[in-house]
Amino acid sequence: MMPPVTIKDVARAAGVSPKTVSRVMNAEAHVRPAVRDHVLRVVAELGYRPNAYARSLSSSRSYLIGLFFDDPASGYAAEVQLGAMARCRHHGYHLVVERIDRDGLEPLDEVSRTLQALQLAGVILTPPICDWSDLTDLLDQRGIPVVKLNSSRTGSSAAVIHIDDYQAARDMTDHLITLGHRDIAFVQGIVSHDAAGKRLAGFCDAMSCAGIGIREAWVQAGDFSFRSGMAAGDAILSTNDRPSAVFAANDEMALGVLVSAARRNIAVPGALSVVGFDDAPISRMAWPQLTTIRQPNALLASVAIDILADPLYQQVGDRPARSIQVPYTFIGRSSSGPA
Amino acid sequence: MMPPVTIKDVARAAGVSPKTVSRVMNAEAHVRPAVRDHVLRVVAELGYRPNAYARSLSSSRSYLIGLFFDDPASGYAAEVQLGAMARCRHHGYHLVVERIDRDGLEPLDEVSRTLQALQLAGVILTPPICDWSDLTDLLDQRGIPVVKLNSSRTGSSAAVIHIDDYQAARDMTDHLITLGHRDIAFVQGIVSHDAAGKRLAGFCDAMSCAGIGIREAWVQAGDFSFRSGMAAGDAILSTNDRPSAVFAANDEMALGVLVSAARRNIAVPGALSVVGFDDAPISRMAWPQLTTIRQPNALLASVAIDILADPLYQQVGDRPARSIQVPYTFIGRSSSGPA
DNA sequence: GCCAACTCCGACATCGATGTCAATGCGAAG
DNA sequence: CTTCGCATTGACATCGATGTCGGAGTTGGC
Repeated sequence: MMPPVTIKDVARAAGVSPKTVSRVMNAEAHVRPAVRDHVLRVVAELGYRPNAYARSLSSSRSYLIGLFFDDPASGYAAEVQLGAMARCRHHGYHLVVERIDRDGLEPLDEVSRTLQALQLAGVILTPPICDWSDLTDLLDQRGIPVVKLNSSRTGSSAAVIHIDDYQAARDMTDHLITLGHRDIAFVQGIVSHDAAGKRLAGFCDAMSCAGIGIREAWVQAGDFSFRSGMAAGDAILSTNDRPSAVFAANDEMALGVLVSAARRNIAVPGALSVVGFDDAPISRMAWPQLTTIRQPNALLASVAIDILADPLYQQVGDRPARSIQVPYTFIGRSSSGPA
Repeated sequence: MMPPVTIKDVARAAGVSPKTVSRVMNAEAHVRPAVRDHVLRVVAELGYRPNAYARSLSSSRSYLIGLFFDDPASGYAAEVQLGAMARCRHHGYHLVVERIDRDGLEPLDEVSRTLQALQLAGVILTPPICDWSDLTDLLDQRGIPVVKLNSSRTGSSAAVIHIDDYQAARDMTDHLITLGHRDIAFVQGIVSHDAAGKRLAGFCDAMSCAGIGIREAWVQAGDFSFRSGMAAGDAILSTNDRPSAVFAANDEMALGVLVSAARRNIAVPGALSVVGFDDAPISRMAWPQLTTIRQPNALLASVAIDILADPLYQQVGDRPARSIQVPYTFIGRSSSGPA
C-alpha cells in the first residue's frame, strides 16, 4: 500500500524539474539526450507511470478509447476487443467498453454523459451502430475522432476500415459455382448493414456473371443470428425442390442452416453444401467445419486504434475521411463439396 | 463543439458556490433541500456531468472498474461483460477491459502500470487468472478491492462470487443416472481451476453415491477448449466398449465430444448422451442442443459491480472476505436421453 | 564582435473537481 | 438574553500532470 510515485518524486530523484520529466515522458523535443536518458533511467528505476487523470485534466486529452457495441455477446465483438486491447497497450491507451442499446432508454443521453465524463480520445464503432447517424452526429458535434469498423459508409468525418465484402462474397459464390453448384440459396444479413448489402450484391453479381438465375424463394431474410439462420434453413430445405448449396452471410446463420439440415437428415456436404462468412470461432466447432471467409477483425480493430492514437488525427478539423481496406482470406473447410 | 459544462458554470447559474454543487452531486448531507433541488434543476438544465478525471484526481477515488481476462474470446467473457456494464452504468462507473496474458511479456508489470495510471476503483477477476496468486498479491498490496468470479477460493481479501459447482455437477450426473446411464464418462476442465475441481468432485461423488464405479479411461483430461473436448471424445469413443453418456465440464468441450461422435456416426442422444455445463450461447447452436447447467454469469458480474461500487467496500482494511453463492439452473435439452 | 535565432530548461498558472476549515446563521438550552 | 451546538455554506489549498512564457546558454551569420 505504498503511495504511488509522482512526477515530483522522479524530478527530485533525477535532479530536474517536473516539467522536464513531463517532456521526457511525452517524447517532446528540446531535451538533451543525456538528460533524457538519465530521466528515463530514473523513471524505470522508480517504476513511474504518469497518472492518466492528471494528464487528461491538464492537457484535456484522454488516454481512454471507447469501444461501442450493440451486441457484445457475439464472437465478433470478442475478436475486435482483443485486437483493440493489444494495440491500446502498445500506445499507452486503455479501452472502455460500452454497450449502446439502441432500443434502451435514451441511449444517446447515456452516450452524451459518458463522453462528457470521460472525454474519450476516440471511439470505435462496430456494426450495426456504426451506421446510426444520430450517434455519429453526436460524436461529430463533440469533435470526437471516430473509426467505424466493417462499414464503408463514410458520411461523417469518421474513418472506416473494412474488407471488400462485395468481392469476398463473389469469391465465395464462385467457389460454389466452380464446385458445380447452380442451385444456390443465400441467407441475407440485416440488409441495412453496409456489409450485408455488399455481400448480397456480391452473391447476385457472381450468379449473373455465371449466367445463373436467382430463385427468389432461395434468397431468405436473416438478421445474422443463429435462430434466423435456422429459420431460413427451414424455409429453404422444407421442400424436395431444394438447392444444392446455401451461402449464409455469416457463420452463425450458416450454423443455423447446418442444424436445419441435420434435423432433416440432409448430409453435409454430401447432399448439401453450406458456407458462411466471418470465420468466427464457432465455424470450427460445427460438424462439418464451415467453409468461410476469414475477416481479420482483430487486425481491423488494431488499425483503428493506430488511427485514433495518432496525435495528428486528434486535431480538430484535420481528419481526412480515410477509408481503409484490409485483405480477407478464403478458408476452405469441409462443409462445401462438389454438387 | 461547445466547451463542456463545468461545475463553475453550474455554480454561477445556480447562484451557489462550486463546493455546494459538488456536495449535491455527491449526495452529501448538510445541504438544504431547497438548495439541493434548485441545483439539481440547474444541473439537469445544463446537462452537467462532472468530469471524471478531475473528480478522480482530487478525491483519489476512481470511477473506473477493471475487468481482467485471460481469454476474452470466450462466450463466458462476453456474458460477464454485459452484466458488468449494465450495472456499472447504474452506479455511474465505467468498465475498462484488460487482457492479462499470463504467458506474455511481464504481465504483472503491465498490470502494475495500468493500476498506477488508472487507479481503478476495483477489479473483477475471472478464471483462470482469479487463482493466480502473484496477481492477487499485487492487487492486495496496492489496496485495490477485488472480486473474483467463479472461484470459491478466498485466500486474499477478495470477495468471491460463484455457483455451487459441486452440487450442480452432482445434479447433472444424477440426471444421467436417472435416465438409466451407468457407463458415464467425464471430460475434465483444467483441474487447477477451482470450479473445474468441484465439478469433477461432484461427478465422482454422485457416481459413488449411486454405487457406480468410475472407469479411469473414461475420465479424460481437458482444458475447457473445443479441441480438447474433441480429443477427449476421440479417446473415449474410439473403441466399441464405450460409455452411453459423456458429461463434459463445459459446453465447448461437450461440443467437441458431439463432433467426435458425429464423425463416428454415433447418434446423439440415441446411442450416446452428451451433456455440458455453462449454458454458453453455443450450447443452443449445436445439433442436438445441449443439456447443460445454466450459470448466470451476467448476474455474477453485476453482483460483483455492486460490491465494488459500494463506498463502504472501498475503505481500506474494511473488507470482509465475502463469499457469495448464486443459484444455478438445470437446463434439459435434447442431447441427453434414456440409456 | 554583435545580434538574431535557437536550444534547453524551470517557474508559475491552470485543468475541474474535492478536502479542509472557518464563518455564518439558526434553534435550543441554560 | 446569552451561549453553545449543529446545520449550512463558501474560501482556499490541493490532487498530478501539462501549457505558457521567459531566461540562460549556444550557435551562427555578417
